[in-house]
Amino acid sequence: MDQNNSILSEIFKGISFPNNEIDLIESKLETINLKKGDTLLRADETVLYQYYVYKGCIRTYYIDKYGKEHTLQFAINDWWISDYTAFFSTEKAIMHIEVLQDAELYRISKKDMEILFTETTQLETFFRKKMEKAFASFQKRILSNLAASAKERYVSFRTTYPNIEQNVKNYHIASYLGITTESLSRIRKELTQD
Amino acid sequence: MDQNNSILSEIFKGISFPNNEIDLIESKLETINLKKGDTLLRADETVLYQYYVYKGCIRTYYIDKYGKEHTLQFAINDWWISDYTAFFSTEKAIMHIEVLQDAELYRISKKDMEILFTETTQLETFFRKKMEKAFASFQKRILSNLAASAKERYVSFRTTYPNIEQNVKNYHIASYLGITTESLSRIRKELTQD
DNA sequence: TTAAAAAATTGACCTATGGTAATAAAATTA
DNA sequence: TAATTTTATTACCATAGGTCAATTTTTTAA
Repeated sequence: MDQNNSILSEIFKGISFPNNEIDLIESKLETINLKKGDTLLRADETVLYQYYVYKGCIRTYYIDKYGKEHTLQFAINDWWISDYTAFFSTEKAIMHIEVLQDAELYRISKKDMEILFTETTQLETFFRKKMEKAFASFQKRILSNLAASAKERYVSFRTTYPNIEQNVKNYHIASYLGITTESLSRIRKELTQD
Repeated sequence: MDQNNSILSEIFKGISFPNNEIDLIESKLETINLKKGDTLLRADETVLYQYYVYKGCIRTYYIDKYGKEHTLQFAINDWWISDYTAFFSTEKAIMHIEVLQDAELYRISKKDMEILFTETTQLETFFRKKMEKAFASFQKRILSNLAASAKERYVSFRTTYPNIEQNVKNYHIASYLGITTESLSRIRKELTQD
């Protein structure tokens, strides 16, 4: 198939694959359609896939010993998502993955990724660079949690992810920022008063 | 050179390189010896290298707008360290890197890494996997900051990194945990009373 | 389009951790 | 080993953000 007509040109933007590889890669990608509220993964499950978000909004969250939810990541169009700690190891999932807005995803299995990596170095480079970017954004998140107040983190979240805020509930954002929904509400009030 | 006598067998444990590659890789690694208190990198500098810690103890920290330090990572034997956000991009460093115990390091430049990646896929795979592990540990750190109390985080730090605690000051640990040195002191007192 | 459910806001009060300052202990260095 | 500097501890008070409970607003579904 011609790559120009293929989802590959969206997912792996910037890479042009030899024709013989395109069909192989496409054969490893599986489409999934999910509805708002659906669960993609639960803690304790085995994590076989990572997911490319073509449409919709997804979040990964952790449930602590008190039953409290903590949002690790949101994903919208053109993001990859999974419980990577489990996906990269042989551990079971610790995260839950939930659909916040009707979603169209492509999934690829760990096994197939390894096969593809041996076929085409470009793909391994692509995912290595994705990982570097994700690592960098986690680093910024850690520093922001250490150095910034709740209010500052919220303002920064809004400017960094304006497209996410529209898709999610305030209590999702609060659980991402590490504060309660009541605190977020007070912060929002202060901000409108400024 | 025979890989068995080479630092390569330590740094890239588990990979056996073809003989013709060993000299090439070694030619890209540079030894650096530093004293306690030395600075390896300052914010605003260009980050050309990543560093393999063969001996000693290193930390990366961020200085916020109030002048307060926040430790992002410690590194001891067999860890790689850099300001990765800058190293992987074209941005200037936001981190400082400081030597906490006399250190023997090997550094490799970004440019040389790219050259080596085109020579040998094994190296790219090695660094991709390193990055996956580092990403996973940052994920755990974020969740721990969201879900655990200062006391829990300290206890967890001690059990996860028993070899680091010996090498660093309490205020380094406090700034890693996101608390003041006074709070850490109170927590330590409580723990001895238990 | 209305009823029911879910989400957000607000107020009163509470708690974990921060700030300051003084002292003690430990580590350097002379 | 004595002197000096650095680090850690402690006490007292301050505050950001949490908890609980009531209410309002928004969303969803009948």
